[in-house]
Amino acid sequence: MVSPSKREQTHERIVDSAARALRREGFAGVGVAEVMKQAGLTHGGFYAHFDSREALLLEAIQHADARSDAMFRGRLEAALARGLSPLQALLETYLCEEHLLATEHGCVVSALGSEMGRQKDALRDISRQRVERLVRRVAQALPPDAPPGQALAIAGAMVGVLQLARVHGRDAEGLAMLEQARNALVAQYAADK
Amino acid sequence: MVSPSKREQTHERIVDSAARALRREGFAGVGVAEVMKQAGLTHGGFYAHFDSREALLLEAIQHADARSDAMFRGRLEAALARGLSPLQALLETYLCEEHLLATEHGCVVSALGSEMGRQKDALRDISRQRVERLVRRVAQALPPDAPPGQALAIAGAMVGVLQLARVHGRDAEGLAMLEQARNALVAQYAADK
Amino acid sequence: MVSPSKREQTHERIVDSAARALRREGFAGVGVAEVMKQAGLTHGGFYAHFDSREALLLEAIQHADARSDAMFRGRLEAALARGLSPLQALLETYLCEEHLLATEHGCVVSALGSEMGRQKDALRDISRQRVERLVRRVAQALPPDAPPGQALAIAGAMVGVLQLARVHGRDAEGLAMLEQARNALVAQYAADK
Amino acid sequence: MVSPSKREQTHERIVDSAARALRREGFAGVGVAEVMKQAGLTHGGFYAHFDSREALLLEAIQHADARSDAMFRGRLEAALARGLSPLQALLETYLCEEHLLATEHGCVVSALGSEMGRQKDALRDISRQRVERLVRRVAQALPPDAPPGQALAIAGAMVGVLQLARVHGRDAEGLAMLEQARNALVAQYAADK
DNA sequence: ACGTGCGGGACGACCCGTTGGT
DNA sequence: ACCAACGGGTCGTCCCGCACGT
Repeated sequence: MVSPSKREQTHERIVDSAARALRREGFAGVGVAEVMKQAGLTHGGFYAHFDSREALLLEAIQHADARSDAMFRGRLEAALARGLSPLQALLETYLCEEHLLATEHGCVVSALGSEMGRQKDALRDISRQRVERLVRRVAQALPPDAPPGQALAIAGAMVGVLQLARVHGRDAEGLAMLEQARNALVAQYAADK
Repeated sequence: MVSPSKREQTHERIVDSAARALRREGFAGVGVAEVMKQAGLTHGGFYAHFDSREALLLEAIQHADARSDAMFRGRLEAALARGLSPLQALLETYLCEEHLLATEHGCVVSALGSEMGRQKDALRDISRQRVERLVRRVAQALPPDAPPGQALAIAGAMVGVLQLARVHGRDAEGLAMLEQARNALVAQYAADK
Repeated sequence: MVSPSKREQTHERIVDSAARALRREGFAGVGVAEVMKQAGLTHGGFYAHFDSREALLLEAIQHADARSDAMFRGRLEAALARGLSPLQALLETYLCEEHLLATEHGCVVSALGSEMGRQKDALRDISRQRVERLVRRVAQALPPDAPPGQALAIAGAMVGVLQLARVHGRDAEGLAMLEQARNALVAQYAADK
Repeated sequence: MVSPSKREQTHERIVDSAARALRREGFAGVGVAEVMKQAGLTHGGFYAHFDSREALLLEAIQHADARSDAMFRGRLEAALARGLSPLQALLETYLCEEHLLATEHGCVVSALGSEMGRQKDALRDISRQRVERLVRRVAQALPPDAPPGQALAIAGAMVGVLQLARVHGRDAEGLAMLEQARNALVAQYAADK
């Protein structure tokens, strides 16, 4: 891999800053000035890197998804190495304490689910792709003969449980809820084989 | 019930307008001016009814939840009258075409799930209560001996599946996804008795 | 005439402020904040009066033209009362010291001539109408059998001479130039009858 | 003349680009970045050639005037060779279709007349000189015994008529107006000998 | 009382002229 | 001559308050 130019490094820093703000604050929370500040820059140079705020958001969503997906894949392999079934590994990796706490590094869909459907076309298209990827990951962890809506149902459960737990708080109570729901899902889906 | 004063009627109209905008556009989409306009008023008089925009949002969330809950209870009874099991009735009532399409009249949690955790204290407290009510409704449809996290898991699935389907679109494709996932959930949870 | 409402008075003040800034500074010199400041307001309330900066400019051009036209008509009648021919009265009224100095109260076309052709459609349409009115005023001062392009030629001369004199300065030198050119125009056009 | 260094060639390209943008878009339309782009460069190197944007504008005005003057001289000679009187040749050369259409290659004064008086000192000084040159050219086409303001009056008419026609449009209608006014001017000034 | 008319102040995205480091 | 970044400015939107009708 060639060493990235300074421009590319900066571009990456901005996108990364936006990707974190996006999951932490939602679409409306991503302001050009604040993102640049978090990247160690002033707002002046922004439009040398992006055509518009929306263009930044497009990249930020993809970046966030790529990053969190890579992280999940790593943890998934570790879980599988411990002897868990694919689905149990997925559920335990997704519905874990860290994911509850560090929204800004986690799954984009769980962080933006209810907002994605309201964005305009380009952002919705990207969002749709991120949802599809998530469902695909779940489908890969299911036996081939699983009923058609099973992957979507489980993906929905993962996203929804995480959101509901986050509403309750990033404290002990929220964590307890998360664990109970995770265990119930594991018992329901991963134990009957 | 005494006939409401004119002031109370107006108050109600404003809250109702806000409750719909809230689910249609999200927290950031509820603007004072637009809400008042939809209520047939000018935005000047807003602060005669509410201390702040946030106070409106608090009422709007409760109002929205009360309304959609009443609606769901009505439909649930109808479904039970058709002989469905409580859980199947709940799933079919919640994950239906109408709920996918008319976000502005549906469940607050499914419309705001990923945003609720980011609001400040007062709004989070209300949100938490709305989540608890949703989970309670699910628990009521479960057998008493269901495992502890079961209700939360199913509530999460309902919320999540609806969100994911909405991202995909309020068209035939999104509807098809919703139906498949609903059927999978029914098969998983409601058929094993 | 009914007494104008407070809103209308304010609206008028803003338009008048813009109309003066427009002729003093040109299209690019009309900033929303500055115009509001000159009208004794802050820029926050601007969009309660106008849909956009361009909407203000449209009104400002018409306002400026109406005002300066009224002024010219008054002076013209005074000049005619002194026994001058219509054309001579027009030339002396238009190409006078006051008009050289107080651009912000004078003819819009002379103040914006070279910029008008560059504006976008709505502003160009208004500008076109203001040009037509100016030419019509000149035509009214000409004998009915004047050649077709005569009015436009004289209107152009009036506008152009004023602009050239303004470039030279609002001092004695510019004024001297203005007078010489005016006399030449009077001798050429108004004396041969 | 020695062959210009590469640096001088680049300088020239920038100035030429600016000179065209200046007449096409006006003072406010000349942006450093766009000018450099049109010259095939990046905007970073601009300040190696000019102290400031204003310094560029100073050169651009002179450049534009020199270029258009050279062009007019050429066409004038051709017109004189066809037997026209000096003044008629001037009017027909200046008030022609090409000049109406291709503002960016034409007379600076007609393109910037109403803006010139608003620029700050250095730019106004240059503008003044360009106006003087234009008036001088007209004076050269007049008989020596012409009244003192005659040249300025005709120069003003030329500038003004062109501007008014441009406001009306670069279409058939604007062109027709231009021709009529030109003929009227020729009849008035150039036929009485 | 109840609502309106009118305005204030802050913040958003976006664009521009300008400057160091190479 | 370029690359990358800076800082200020503009238009437009939003939440909010004050004084007036009715």
